[in-house]
Amino acid sequence: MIILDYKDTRPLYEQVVDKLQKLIINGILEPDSRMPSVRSLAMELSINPNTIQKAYAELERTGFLYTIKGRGNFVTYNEELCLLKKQEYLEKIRKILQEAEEIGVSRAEMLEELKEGESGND
Amino acid sequence: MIILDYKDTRPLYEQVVDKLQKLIINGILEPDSRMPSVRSLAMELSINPNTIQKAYAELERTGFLYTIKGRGNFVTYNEELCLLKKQEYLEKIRKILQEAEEIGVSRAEMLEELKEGESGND
DNA sequence: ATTGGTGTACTAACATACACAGTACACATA
DNA sequence: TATGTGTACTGTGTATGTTAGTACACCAAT
Repeated sequence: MIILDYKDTRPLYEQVVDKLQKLIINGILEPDSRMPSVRSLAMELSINPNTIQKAYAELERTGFLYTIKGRGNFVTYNEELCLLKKQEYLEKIRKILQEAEEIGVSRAEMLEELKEGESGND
Repeated sequence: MIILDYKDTRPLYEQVVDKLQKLIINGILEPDSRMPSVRSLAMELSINPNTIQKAYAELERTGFLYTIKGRGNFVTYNEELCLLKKQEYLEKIRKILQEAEEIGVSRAEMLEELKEGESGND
């Protein structure tokens, strides 16, 4: 379900959050479906249950999961949430473009990056 | 010369590195000109000299400064270095665009960010 | 009611990173 | 010699991330 990258400098729980978020947003984890239990996912990833717990708590806080005590964690697919998430990314992009411009990267060069990654999407 | 942002979550020395880098790349700090001493810049920013030392060491490691013991730190303007830095940023941009695409942000939306920041540059 | 799986809360320990404080020393220059 | 420079080092404190272990409340199946 998830592969952790130990070369990544970010904390493990953050990686878990990001990857699960992506799976939820893309509908791979379907709305109202049950997530693996804290203990089982921890086992699967060979990390501590506390770390998964932290990730789940964060996902619940941000609205991607809801919890029923004694039963498990479940997926909350939320259209508005996805839009919000998109906005966050657009904001990030705006920021990095701004940074790049300040050290003299031209708009044309940036545009190249956009075109390179093209994949006939909409 | 520099203003620190204490709301920024990044470490202070990293902020110092980034801002000085920018000043060097943009030629505001001229090649071979002398940087403020570790102690004086620390005083100016009201932070510990060790923190400035760490920033200077990093800038020397990456080639933006050179040091003469007993005399001070001096600016190394290097054309190739700037290109390298630009490449780093383009790589960052590529990565974030990739991330955004994975959660369903369209190329068109990304393009908007590019246009918004337009400023008649080259 | 008991059992087993669930989420949750808590403490303790450890490692790392960041920042500060203070000291010391070698070097260059006036 | 005196001053200002970079550099190195030892502490200290704080915050964060991760693991370990324990405990408890809840739910469902038996």
